[in-house]
Amino acid sequence: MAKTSNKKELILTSAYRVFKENGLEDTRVSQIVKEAGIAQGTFYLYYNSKMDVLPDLAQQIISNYTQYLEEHGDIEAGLDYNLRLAIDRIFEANQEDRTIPSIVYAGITRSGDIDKWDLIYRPLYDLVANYLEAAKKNGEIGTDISANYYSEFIISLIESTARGLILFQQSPEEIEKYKEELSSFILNAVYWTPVKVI
Amino acid sequence: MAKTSNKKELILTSAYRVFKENGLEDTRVSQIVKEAGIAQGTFYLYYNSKMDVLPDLAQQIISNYTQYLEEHGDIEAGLDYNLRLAIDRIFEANQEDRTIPSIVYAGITRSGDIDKWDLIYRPLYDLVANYLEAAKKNGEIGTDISANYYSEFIISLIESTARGLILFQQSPEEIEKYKEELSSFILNAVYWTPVKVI
Amino acid sequence: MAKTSNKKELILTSAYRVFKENGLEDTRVSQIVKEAGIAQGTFYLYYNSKMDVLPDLAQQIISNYTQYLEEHGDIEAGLDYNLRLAIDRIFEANQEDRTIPSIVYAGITRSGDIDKWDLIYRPLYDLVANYLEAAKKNGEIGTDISANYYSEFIISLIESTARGLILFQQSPEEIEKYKEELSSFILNAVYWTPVKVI
Amino acid sequence: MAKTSNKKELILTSAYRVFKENGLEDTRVSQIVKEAGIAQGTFYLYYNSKMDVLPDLAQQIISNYTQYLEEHGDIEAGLDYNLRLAIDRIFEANQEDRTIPSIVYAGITRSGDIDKWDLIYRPLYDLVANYLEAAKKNGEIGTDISANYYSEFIISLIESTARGLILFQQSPEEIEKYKEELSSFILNAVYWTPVKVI
DNA sequence: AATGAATGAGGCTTCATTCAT
DNA sequence: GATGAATGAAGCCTCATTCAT
Repeated sequence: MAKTSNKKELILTSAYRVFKENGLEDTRVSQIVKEAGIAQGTFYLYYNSKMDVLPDLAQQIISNYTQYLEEHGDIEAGLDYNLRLAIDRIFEANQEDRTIPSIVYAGITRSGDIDKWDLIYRPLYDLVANYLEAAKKNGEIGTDISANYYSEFIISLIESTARGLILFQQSPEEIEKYKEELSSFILNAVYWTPVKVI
Repeated sequence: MAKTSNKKELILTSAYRVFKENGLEDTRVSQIVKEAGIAQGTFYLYYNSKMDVLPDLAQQIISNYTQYLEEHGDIEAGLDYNLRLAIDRIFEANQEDRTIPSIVYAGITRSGDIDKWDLIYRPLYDLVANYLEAAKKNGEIGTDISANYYSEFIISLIESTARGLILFQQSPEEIEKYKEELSSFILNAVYWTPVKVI
Repeated sequence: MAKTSNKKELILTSAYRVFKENGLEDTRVSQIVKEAGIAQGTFYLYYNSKMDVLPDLAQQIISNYTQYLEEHGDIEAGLDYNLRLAIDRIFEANQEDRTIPSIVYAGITRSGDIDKWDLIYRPLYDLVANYLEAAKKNGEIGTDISANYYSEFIISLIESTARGLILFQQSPEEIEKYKEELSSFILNAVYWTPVKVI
Repeated sequence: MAKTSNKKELILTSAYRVFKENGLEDTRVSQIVKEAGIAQGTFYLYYNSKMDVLPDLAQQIISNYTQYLEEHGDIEAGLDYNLRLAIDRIFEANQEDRTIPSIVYAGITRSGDIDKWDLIYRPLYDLVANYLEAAKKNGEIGTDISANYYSEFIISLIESTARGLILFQQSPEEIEKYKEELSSFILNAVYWTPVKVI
């Protein structure tokens, strides 16, 4: 028991695969259900349209970032390390699945209630804000920066840059360069100075 | 002179209005031509699909930014002034027309050739890069920052923040606060210090 | 005793309500069962389709007429009195529930076997025929009229006139006028003359 | 020119045929367009649904009655003659096309505006009312009957009786008997007496 | 170049019906 | 008998696109 109807799970997994394969516009509900191995009508028991699953997918994607950073981040390792971790992860995810920006973008835009977005991004924002607070205490960064606002800026910037690189189809070398510059841009923004290891 | 087929102009104007009204997905070619007062078939003389007009609209939107900054910006007035000008303008435009992010996003994403994006954004990037270079010379900002990369980051960040505020439907006060923080974030990122007026 | 499956009762009551609310075409089995508070599958234990309940509803409706006339009619009171009773009742019912004509119409049309109609209407026809026979004996009406045929005509006429008034959405005054004229039309048809009270 | 788009005509003709063949419920738009030899989408240029064509068909049917009576009726021939003509015609039409009652019934019920019904039936009502007025002048019938109300009753009665006979699937003999009785019922209702031929 | 009636492919969605529990 | 999640057939209807005028 507690199966809690795994149909929704199936739909989500399948939808993600199909969206990734065909893009948002060219995805058909019929493909999603075929991949999921369920009946066409079953889809509509859980979602009203293919676009209706996007918020759920967006949540998964962003949650993955958060989860990754929670697992691999190390507050002791310094802000630059953790920032680089975030950049690498987000760039990598976008590289691997070029439809991520569209899913997240559309998922949020279409999500009727605004709270949904907050719900999706809040954990990630909080995580980054925590890093910033720790760095403040640590003396790594300026104490007058606003962790809440800056965490949003940082995430936004990483995401939009990652998206841009995909659109531009930059070379691996160029991507590496962007990472460097982006990292420095953000660290500058928070007055970062290398933590002194005594 | 340059009648340049005012039909295309009509389509563009009409499409913008309809997209703004109904959103990208729910816009129909039939609505665009109705608003434009032209025949259904005429549309296809100029564009292949409704999405095909998005790059042109995106170009208009971004060009407006550039144009505005060229007209109102003042390289003598210091980077902070010009930055604030850009922030104000972009925020305002997004506030007034909440469909701008989608148009630009989709316009660029769907634009077959990547060069199109560069074509659209290059003048704006260059403009900001010029400000940065001037500020470097001016001693306002650090000389080791890369104007080319940073200009992209700056524009991206302003745009994505503006979009976020719309989705969140923030209050005017909150928006003002965001502008302040965003401005400081960016100025920090370039090591900005107030220019000394002697 | 005779619990006779109160589920069927529930379905009938619910179906009537939903038909009345949404009309025959726009009624869904899912709505009926929801209103009835029973499971979707339960419906099919008693009826094969939503249309399948119509004959039962029609029977209820027509039975109500018969029952009312049996209770309130008075064979001593003269044909005109009882006729007026029938007109009032049928008009009133149609006024109150504008979907009656459709239910009866469709209920009968779709009722596979023709005998069903007879089954539904026979008691009412017989009742009216009895009135006519009594009036014949009474000298109220001509003796050469055929009670069987005329009773059908009378009921048909009252029902179709009632329906027409609903479609036309006549005013209460106009409805009253119709009743008068209809009454006189029918009484004429049977050569009615006021019964002489000595 | 002045083709005035014969597509609508095609749809109407085809729809009638298909409705007659399959009944209202079991008719598919796809069948109508196939019979009409037009594209599926073309149908929706003229009607919103299959039910949407019913008012137009109802109008045709009722107009046919009127037209027939105008052509074959003879005001000089006495009310009984013309009444019988109407009965014969309406019975015959219903016999030949058993879907007529449903078309007319549904066509009128669904016709959004009430005026439509009046528009459809008015000419027929007026025609019968004219017969009644002529008969009044002629001394054939009572002068105190209301031509307007009675004409509606007469048409209603003929139509509903014709419909009933179809549902009952009466034998030709029985139908003939009904005609006789119906005719006498109506003539009684108007106090008809044979016109004296001197 | 402009028109707009006509096209028709095909995705969407419903909803009656089933059946394992 | 009762349940209701799941089914999937199939009709609806849109809407981009065409093409004769």
